[in-house]
This record gives sequence, C-alpha cells and structure tokens, in this order.
Amino acid sequence: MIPTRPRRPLTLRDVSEASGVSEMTVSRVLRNRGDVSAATREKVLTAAKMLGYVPNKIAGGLASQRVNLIAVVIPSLSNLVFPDVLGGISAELDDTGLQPVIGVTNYSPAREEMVLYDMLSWRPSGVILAGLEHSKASRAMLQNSGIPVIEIMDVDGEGIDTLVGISHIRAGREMADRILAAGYRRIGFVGTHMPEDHRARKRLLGFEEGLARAGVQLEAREYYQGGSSLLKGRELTDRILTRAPDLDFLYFSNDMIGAGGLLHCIDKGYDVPGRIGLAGFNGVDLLDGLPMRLATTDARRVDIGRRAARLVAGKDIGPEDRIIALNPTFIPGDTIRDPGSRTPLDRDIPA
Amino acid sequence: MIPTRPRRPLTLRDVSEASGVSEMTVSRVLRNRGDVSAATREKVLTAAKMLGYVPNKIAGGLASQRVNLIAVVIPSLSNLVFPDVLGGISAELDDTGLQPVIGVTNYSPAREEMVLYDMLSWRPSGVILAGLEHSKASRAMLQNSGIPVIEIMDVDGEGIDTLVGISHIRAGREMADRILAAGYRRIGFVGTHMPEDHRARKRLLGFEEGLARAGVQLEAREYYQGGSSLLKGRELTDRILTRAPDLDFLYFSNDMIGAGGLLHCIDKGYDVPGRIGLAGFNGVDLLDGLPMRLATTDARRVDIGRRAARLVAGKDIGPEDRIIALNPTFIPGDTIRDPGSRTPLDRDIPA
DNA sequence: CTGCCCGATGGTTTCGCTAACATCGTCTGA
DNA sequence: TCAGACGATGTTAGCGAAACCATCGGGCAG
Repeated sequence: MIPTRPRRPLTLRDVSEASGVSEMTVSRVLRNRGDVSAATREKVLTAAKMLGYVPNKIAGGLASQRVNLIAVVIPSLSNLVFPDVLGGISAELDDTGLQPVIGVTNYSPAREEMVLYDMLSWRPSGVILAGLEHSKASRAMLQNSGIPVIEIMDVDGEGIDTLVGISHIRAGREMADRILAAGYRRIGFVGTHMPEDHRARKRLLGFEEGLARAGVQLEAREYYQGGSSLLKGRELTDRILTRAPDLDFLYFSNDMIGAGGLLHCIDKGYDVPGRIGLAGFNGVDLLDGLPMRLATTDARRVDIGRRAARLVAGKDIGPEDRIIALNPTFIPGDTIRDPGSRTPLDRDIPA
Repeated sequence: MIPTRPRRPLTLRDVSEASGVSEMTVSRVLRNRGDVSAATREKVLTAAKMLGYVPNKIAGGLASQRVNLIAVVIPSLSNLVFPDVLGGISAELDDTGLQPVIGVTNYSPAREEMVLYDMLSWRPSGVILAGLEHSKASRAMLQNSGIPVIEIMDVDGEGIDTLVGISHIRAGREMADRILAAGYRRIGFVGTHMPEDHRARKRLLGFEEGLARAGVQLEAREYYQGGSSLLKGRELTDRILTRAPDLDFLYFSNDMIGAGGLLHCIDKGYDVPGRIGLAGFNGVDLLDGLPMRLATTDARRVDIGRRAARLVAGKDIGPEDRIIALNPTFIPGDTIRDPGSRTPLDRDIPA
C-alpha cells in the first residue's frame, strides 16, 4: 500500500499501466468527464490512490488551453478590508471549480504591473483587481488578455471591462450630509496621504463637495503615511485637535484610525457626540466592542467580492451592465448626534 | 504601436517572426539566460513590447519542469496573524524569483487536503503550511511530492520535513509562570473551542501544566466558536466573571478577545491589574492604542514567515536542523501586576 | 596562415496531458 | 434480422516553451 518514494515523478502513464487501461481513460476518470464504466472508474481510482498520483495541471492546462484560476490582485492583506473581499470571492467561487490566486501590490502601480504580468503568464480564466487606476501597460495587458476583467471597490471612473463597487465620492458626500444634518459645522479630516490610495482621495473629494454645498469648508486636515492602527489614530487626533481645538467633528479615512480617535476623545473626557462627533469608513465589525460604536459607512466588501466572483465565473450572464454600483450604507453608530437634537449653531446654515 | 486585439493568443513564434530571430533566441532574451548579443536582445524586446507579448508559463513550466511558485497553505486570512506571516514570506521571497500562492483551509483538514491536492497539481517548488496536524493523505501527498515542505507556527510535534515556529506549550507555560510570579491565583481561561485549533490547545496545555507545577488549577473556562472580535471578548468575559466572580486573572487565547475582555473590565470599573489581571496571545500591535496595553506573548509571526521563506528558497542551506524553534517573547503590557508588588496571597505558594 | 575555441544562434525533441476523432461491440426497433 | 445509434475505449496530434545539441563565423594563438 505504501509506494516507495518514486524517483521519477508519476504521470498518467504510470496510472494507466497500473490499472490496465489507456491514459485517455485515466484522464477521463480523473476529470470526471466523458463516459467511463463504473468498473473501469473504480479500477483507475484505486490505482491512482495507491500510487499517490497527483495530476499535472501544467500539462493539462497546456493541452486544454484552459486553466481554472482567477487572478485576484489587491493592494494589501493587512488592511482588514481585503480579507473580507476575498472571503466573498472564495465563497462564490467554491462550487465553480475555479480557484482564486492572490497577488498583492502594496499600493504600488509598478508592482501591480509586475504582479499582473506574472499572473497573466499563467493564463488564468479571469482577473479581479482592485481599483480603476492602473499603468498604461497594465491596461494594455489586461485588454490584450482576452479574459474577463473585473475591477472592484470603486465605480468612479473609466473601467477596462466590468466594474463592481461603490461610489466613494457618493459615500463621502453622504457622510457630509449626515454630519451637516446633525448640526456639526467645524469639521476636520484625518486620513492617509498615500498618493495611490485613490479611493480615500475620492471619498475626501465627495466629502468636501458635500460640505461645500452647504457652504461649509474643512477647517483642518491631518495626513499620515503607512498602515493604520489605533495608536496612529490617537496620535493624529491629538495632533489635529491641538492645532484646531474648536473642531466639532472629525471624519477619518478608515475605521481603525477612527477608533483610535474615539479612544483618544474618550480618554480626554470629551463629550462624544455632543462636543465632538466622529466618523470612519468601512464598517469593520471587528471593532464592535469599543466603548461606543463609531459612525461609519459600510463599504459592502463581502458583496463586492461575491458579485465580482459571480461575474468572472459566468454565473451572472444577464446584466450586460458594465458597471455594478452597490450602495454604500451609512451606519450611525453612537458618535454622531441625533439629527433631532441640533445645536444652536445650525440656525446659521446658509440656505 | 497599438496592436489590433489578437484573435489568436500570442506565442513565442509571433515574437520570433516580428523580430526576425528564432524562437529559441526570443526565449533566451525573455528569460535573460544564455548569450545573446545586445543588438539582438534589443530587437527582441522591442518586438515583444510592441506586440504586448506575455510569456506562457504553462508551456514554460512543462518544458523546464520547474515552476517558480511556493504554495502557502494557511487556515484563515481574517485572523490578523496570517497576513503578518505572509508579509514575512513575501518580503523574503521578493528577490528570489519565487512567488507565493496562497491557499486557505478554514481550519478544516478535509479542505486542507483538497487545497494541497490542488496546489501540488501545479508542481510548485516548495510548500509552506501552517501547523503539524494533517490528514494521512495530506502527509502522504507532501512526502511524495519530492519538494521542500516547511511546516510553520508550531514546533510541538512530529514534522514532515522542516519546522519553523514557536513552542505553544512553552508559551503557555511561561505565561503561567509570569502570572503566578505576579501573585495571581484564581485564574480563568477564555478561548476558542475549535477542535482544530491545535496551537490554542497546546497553549492551554502548557498553561495548565505551568499552573500545576505551583499547585494551582484553572478555576473556570469559557469557550467559544467562530471568529474573534472585541465584542465576543466582552461577552465571554462578562459570562465567565458572572459565573466565577472571584477570579483574579483571565488568560485569553488571543489578543482580540483579550482586548475585548480588557474593555469590559474597564467598563465595569474593575481595577486592572490590581483586582484582576489579563493576558492574551500574539502580540498584535494593531491594538496598541487601547486604554491599557494588554499583556501578551509575541508569537514571532513575521520572523516565522521570513525564516520559512529563506528555507524554501534555499537561502539557508546550512542549518540542517529539521526544527527551527524561535522564542516566544513575553510582553508585559499594563495588565499584569508588577511581580514586585505581591498580594498577601502569594505567601501561600507551595514550595 | 591555419586550426581551435568560443560566442551567438538555430533545429529538433520533449515535457504530460487532452481535444478530436476513430474504433468496436452491443443494443434497439421496425 | 439488420441498420443505425450509442456507450466505452483507444489513437493521433498537438499545446508553447525550453533543453540539448548542432552549426556558423570570426578572433586569436602558434
């Protein structure tokens, strides 16, 4: 039963010889394709198992010109956001025979280009990649590839093939509306300064636009680089409030630093959301147990993953819509005043 | 300059015809291997870029019997732990031409088996996988594969080939020692009850062993299933303290629920670490900004990733040690009493 | 001047598997 | 009873790139 460690790697021929049928039949059995009698199937499976044969997809892929891989290209794994997206993709791909292969770009377009080149050289059946901003060469590669390309997360811009995501501009604008409706007026922003984080940029854009429509301007901004953590959120919040102590609202570019900001405000004994309101972005439920629930926008991460996967897998044949825009959902939490309880200030809103 | 979208996918032959040299020479240029004159190289590269040619690694892999992939098999991406490990692996693999391919098992041995089968069918150059516990079939596959197999995270047990990790038994035992040294005696445990989370199990084992050596026993345990979050940590802590209100220490099986427990205790106004001490496991610095720093053990995640990657990549030829055990590092934080300030209780320790 | 060596390049075969087609025997129905 | 159909299996011909070996031409030492 225990085969001696083979010197030469096993091939279909070994299984075929061991089971007394042709290689073709073995191939059919192992792929569950075509008509094979139950008896033969049994024989072959037994032989394969006994030998410990593992098919060679390299050869199979070459011969069939088909590869059951879906390239998934994302900027980061430590972002809390992308594991959720991947979860959605896996779940939906699970019963399709397709398998995701993950590539990470670290928010670098050059690296994205390399990763794409590498992945495309394996001739996957489809590509899912985050964002709409890609190098010219990347776009060209994807266009030439002749496979479905789904760009996810963002729908504000020109896509290559199909888009699945939310409008970050709209998410920012809606948050601005909510904040204004609750009567906050002296608003600050804390966010990443990675020039390549286009979605954060668009959110801020929409946010400022939303404020501007009510004649309000951002009173302070605090940027940072690198990853997000509670600690960084605290530092930044301390800094911006030191610079601009009269702010009555802080909009953070994600929940992690937002939560850090929240902890800082609680520590300092600020009245949240009375004296100062806070909001983040993403809707990360990992942080649910904090003393207060941070107001945020659910970025629909899992749904985006699922939808994108359905599309590459060809499960959604119908829509024929090149753009699938999901609705970012506002989650009030406990860190924004109830719009009912307005401060005197909001009588000053210009019409 | 813009090639019309090719009906038929491009091959070496297209580049060879476009540049007027043989396929072989094109291949040499594109792989940077063998002697090619500068002029020819230039010609070929220009033609390749103009056509938008992307090499076919499927064919290349078949021909060369070598594939630049490293299979990385982990239980989960949402664990906060594995992204760090992957970071270490990527960093170390970056300059080797090798590329990690990630597979996720969801802590299911059956799924691990499937994932392994799938990955091995691509004939990777090496495998890195988490844990020592695998199905019989999985072990057989790995053994037959004839490629380096690195099992990571854990060194308490029998490996297939090479191990890189920490001893979770020891980590648990050392935490017990620290807790006892600080004078805590009525100790409870809060942890996952996934039967497949062997490392958590081993930690608990070592922990109880450590307590037992001082004649102390766990007074209460609280298990949970599924993912960890702050909220779950709060709930569990509330539950265990309701059941056993006189506990003076809680050991959590990871930092996330530990942090939830910490927040709960702060909420309730308990004196931490005076009235009750807390500790977690992992050393996740994402949580650094909490009101207090949770005592924990650094599981050396990034180092484990780096070391494993060095091994599969053949950078570490020397060691010849089948087991590389890193030292889990105790991080005191603020949630364990200073060993100096003992309570009267600790005069009772049996010698 | 001649033969040798070496850098540069090309032809042929091979990798392991599968699509497409061929084959063969048996079953079905009028 | 026999034509046609069909299920089960085998045969042939690549898939695209790389190893290996052959070839070719010129520089250089003797």
